[in-house]
Amino acid sequence: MARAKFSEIKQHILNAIEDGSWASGSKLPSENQLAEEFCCSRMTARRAVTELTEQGVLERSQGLGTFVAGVNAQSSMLVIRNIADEIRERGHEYSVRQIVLRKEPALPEVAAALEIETGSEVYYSMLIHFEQQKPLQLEYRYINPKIAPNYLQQDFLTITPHEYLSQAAPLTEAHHKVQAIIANDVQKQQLKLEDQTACLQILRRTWSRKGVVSFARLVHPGNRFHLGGHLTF
Amino acid sequence: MARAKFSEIKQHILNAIEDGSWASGSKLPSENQLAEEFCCSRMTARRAVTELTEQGVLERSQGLGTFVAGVNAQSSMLVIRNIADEIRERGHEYSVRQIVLRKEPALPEVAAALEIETGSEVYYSMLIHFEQQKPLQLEYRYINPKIAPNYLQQDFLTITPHEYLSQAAPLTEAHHKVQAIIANDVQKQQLKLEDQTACLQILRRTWSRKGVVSFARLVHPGNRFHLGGHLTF
DNA sequence: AAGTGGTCTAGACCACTTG
DNA sequence: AAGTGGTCTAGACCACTTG
Repeated sequence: MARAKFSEIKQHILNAIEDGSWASGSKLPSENQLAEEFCCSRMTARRAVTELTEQGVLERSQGLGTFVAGVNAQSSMLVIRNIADEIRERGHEYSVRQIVLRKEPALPEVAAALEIETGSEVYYSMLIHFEQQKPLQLEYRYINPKIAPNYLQQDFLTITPHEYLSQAAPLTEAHHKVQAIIANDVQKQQLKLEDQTACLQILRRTWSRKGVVSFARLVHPGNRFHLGGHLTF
Repeated sequence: MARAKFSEIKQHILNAIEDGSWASGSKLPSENQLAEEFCCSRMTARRAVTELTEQGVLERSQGLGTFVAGVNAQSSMLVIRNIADEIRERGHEYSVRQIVLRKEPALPEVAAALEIETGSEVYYSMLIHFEQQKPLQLEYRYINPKIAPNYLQQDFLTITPHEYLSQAAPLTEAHHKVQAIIANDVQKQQLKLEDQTACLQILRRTWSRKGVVSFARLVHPGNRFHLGGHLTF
C-alpha cells in the first residue's frame, strides 16, 4: 500500500490547522462529511480523526462534533525533543527570534555546569521560540566550545540549537531540573506575560562522549505549556 | 451500550496475562481466532488488540502474530516515589495532616479522569505532606472505588495513599502532566506561601491491570521543590 | 426530528513472514 | 500455499445533543 488513505486525511487536517484555516476551537466537518470529501468510508475518515484525537490535536464530543483542540503545548518529560518539531506536529506555525549569539567569559554557575574554568570562553545564545506567533520558550544556552566549535557559525533561524548539537555532538546523557518560577521583568516582557503568571523552567545539561556539551535554561509560560509523560511498569 | 465488546476482550486478555496464562513473549490467538472465540467481527477483536498494543501491553508483527510485550525496564526521569520516603532519605522529618477523607459524587473532570460516570461515587482524600514542619505537597486524590474499595478505611497518618495503592492495585501505567501555576488563596494558606510564589503542579493518573486507579493533583511550592531526572541514551 | 460521534458487522484485498 | 496483521468498504444500530 503506497500511502494509507487515513494517513492522507490526517495530514490534510494538520495542514488546515497549520495554515490557519481551522483555528483552535473550530468545528471540523462531521465524519460523514469527511468521508464524502475524501471519497472513503466513514470508518476510514473516523480513523484519521481518532488518531489525531489521541495525539491531542482534536477533541470530540458525542452529539456535538469534533473540534480543534486548544493551544496547550505539551512536551515530553522522558524524551528530549526538538521544539520546532513539537510545534509543527501540533499543526501549528513555528517561528524563532534570535536575541543573542556570541562568545563570553563563563560565570561561575555556567562554568560549574559545563565543567570548565570560570572565566574561560563559552558560546552563548538566547532565542525565543514562537508557536502561532506567541512566545512559548525562552532559551538561554551555554555551549562548551571545545565540543561544538562551530556553534557561532550556525543560522538558528533555520536550524534549532538542539538540531545542530544532535549532529555535532550526539547526546549520550542529559540531566534535568524542572521548577516553577515567577518570571523576572525582562522575561515577562519577552514572553509577553501578564502579571502573576507562573513559568515552568527546565534546566538541562547534556553530555556527549567527550563531556558536557551544553547547559540550557528553558523558560515557558505556565498557562501555555506543560510537560507530559507516560510511564509503563 | 452497556459495556463495549472490544472492552470486554481487552479485559479478558489482561486477565489472562495477569493470572499467568500468557507469559511475556507468548503468542496470542490470531485476530480471526479471537473474533471466533468472542463471537464478534475481526474488526472488533482487532480494536481490542490495537488498544493494548498502544498501551504497550502487546506487540504485533505483520505476518508473524501478536505477542505479550516484555517487562518494560524504563529507568525514567520520573519514577513515582513515595513522598514520605523521599523526605526521610534526605534525612529530614516527615509529617502529614489529613484535611479530608470521604466519599463524594464525581465531578465531570474527575469522572473523565477515572473513566467512570459523572456523579457516581468516588473516594476523595486531601492531605498535606510536611518536610521539617514545612508544607511540601498538597495532595488531592480521587480514587476509583471499584479498584480500591477499602481506601476510606486506611489511616493515612501511618501509610501514604501511594503506599496503600501500591499494595491494593499494583501500578501498570501512569500519566503525568506537569505545570507551573499560581496558587489560589486556600492553597497559599495551606502551603504557607508568601505572595507571588509559583507552584509546581503535577496531575497524575495511575492505572492497574483493572483500569484507572486514581487521579491526583499534587501542588508544591516552587521555591522548595523541583523535579529532577537523568536520562541516558 | 435531525445530526453528531460510538460501536459493530461481514465481508474484501493487500503486504509480510514462514514452511 | 497458508496464515498473519494492515487497510478499507458500505452498510447498521446506538447514545447523546440541539433545535
